[in-house]
Amino acid sequence: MTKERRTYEDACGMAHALDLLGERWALIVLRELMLGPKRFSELRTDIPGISANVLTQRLEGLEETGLLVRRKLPPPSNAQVYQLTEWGYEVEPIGQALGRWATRSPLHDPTAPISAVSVLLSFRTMLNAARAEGLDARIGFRFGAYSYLGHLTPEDFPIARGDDAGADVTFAGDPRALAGAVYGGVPLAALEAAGALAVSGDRALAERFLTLFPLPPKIG
Amino acid sequence: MTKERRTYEDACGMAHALDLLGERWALIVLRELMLGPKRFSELRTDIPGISANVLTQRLEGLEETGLLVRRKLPPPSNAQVYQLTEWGYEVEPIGQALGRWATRSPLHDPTAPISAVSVLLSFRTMLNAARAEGLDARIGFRFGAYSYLGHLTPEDFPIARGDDAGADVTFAGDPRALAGAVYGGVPLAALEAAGALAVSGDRALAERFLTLFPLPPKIG
DNA sequence: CGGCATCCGGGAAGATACTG
DNA sequence: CAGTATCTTCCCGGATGCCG
Repeated sequence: MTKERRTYEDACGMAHALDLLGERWALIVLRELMLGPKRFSELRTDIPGISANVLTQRLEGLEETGLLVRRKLPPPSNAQVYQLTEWGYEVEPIGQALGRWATRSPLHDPTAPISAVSVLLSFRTMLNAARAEGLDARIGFRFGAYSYLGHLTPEDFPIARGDDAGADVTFAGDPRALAGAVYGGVPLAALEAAGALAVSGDRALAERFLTLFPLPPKIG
Repeated sequence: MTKERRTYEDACGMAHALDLLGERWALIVLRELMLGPKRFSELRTDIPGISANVLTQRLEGLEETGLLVRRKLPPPSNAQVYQLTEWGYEVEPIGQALGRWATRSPLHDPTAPISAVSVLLSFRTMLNAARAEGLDARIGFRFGAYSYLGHLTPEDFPIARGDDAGADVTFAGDPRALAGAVYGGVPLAALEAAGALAVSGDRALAERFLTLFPLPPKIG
């Protein structure tokens, strides 16, 4: 009955990390929970390509190893959500190292679909302290049903789910469009004209925001 | 004929990294090449558990994506070796992030088998600058047929294959024993008595060396 | 609808044997 | 020594269905 998982049986820390989160989709699931708990159906829609079957297995496995917990929200919502443990949140630097490295790949396709969480996490990863010199701003984001609020300083950019009321500037629309503006150099005006992105609040701040996240050079 | 690899089709950098090196054994293979080229049979014996079949596939895949190259050594050896590209070597920070994170796991078994390269890489990962204050030493290692020489300073600890002639101190024996001395607190004298490890050169330096690599605290 | 369990097909991984 | 060939096993992905 006890299904023994396949392990590397290697004392190397890296190998053990792969034992814990090397299965397909595991890191993607953790990524989607990195900015706050989500329910099963949210994970399904935010992770295109994963099957309900596999998502169930991953959530079970990640719960067993202590990377996340199921939590029952208080009434009236009563919904069950999956929430990272503190240790689970500490996976973020790994994702950042992976992301930093992989964006240098010539095979990387930045125009592929991207989730709201991915874009926001990429900001935390790529924030350039020098370019953000002197900044202290609240940045709001609205992607469909999700609202996020971030506190931007040169040193850090913590982001959490929450109302964007009180934000100095808010971006609303499609994560892909925001990624295009920040990383693809697509002019804000074009995205607004196309209805893919809406900006409200301090427009100069918005324009500056788009320049804060330089990508590392491609290899070659 | 063109075998299309299974991808996440996700613009997220982390997801693309998993496309490139998320397959089973891929990171382990890169790890074993991280301190210098190796031949097929060396990889097979240094990676217990991998089958020749899978090793061939991984080497092919990693070559296709530009992480390693096959190189023919000049006569008279004439042997073929696999060598990381510059981009391949840049995977090391990812392995370090994974290793640092996973050693905090309660499930991590530090007594499992460990390869020579893993132990040496762990030193680079865990080196504590404060504890190495003022050090500038050559550390030699001999594990079976492999010889490595490292240049230890508080800032860094580059290690490469090479003769340990000129080392201030040399450890020779079993990687597992060395790991036990550094991370398990096993007394050097006990390991020497058991014939698992031999130390030659500056003994005080050897004793100090063992204290330079503190492990992060376990979770809980 | 959310959260599974179940069944099935395809493909990757594992073990062993074999070849130049 | 450096792989290839073959066979089996297991995991992944998709579909369906159950049950609160």
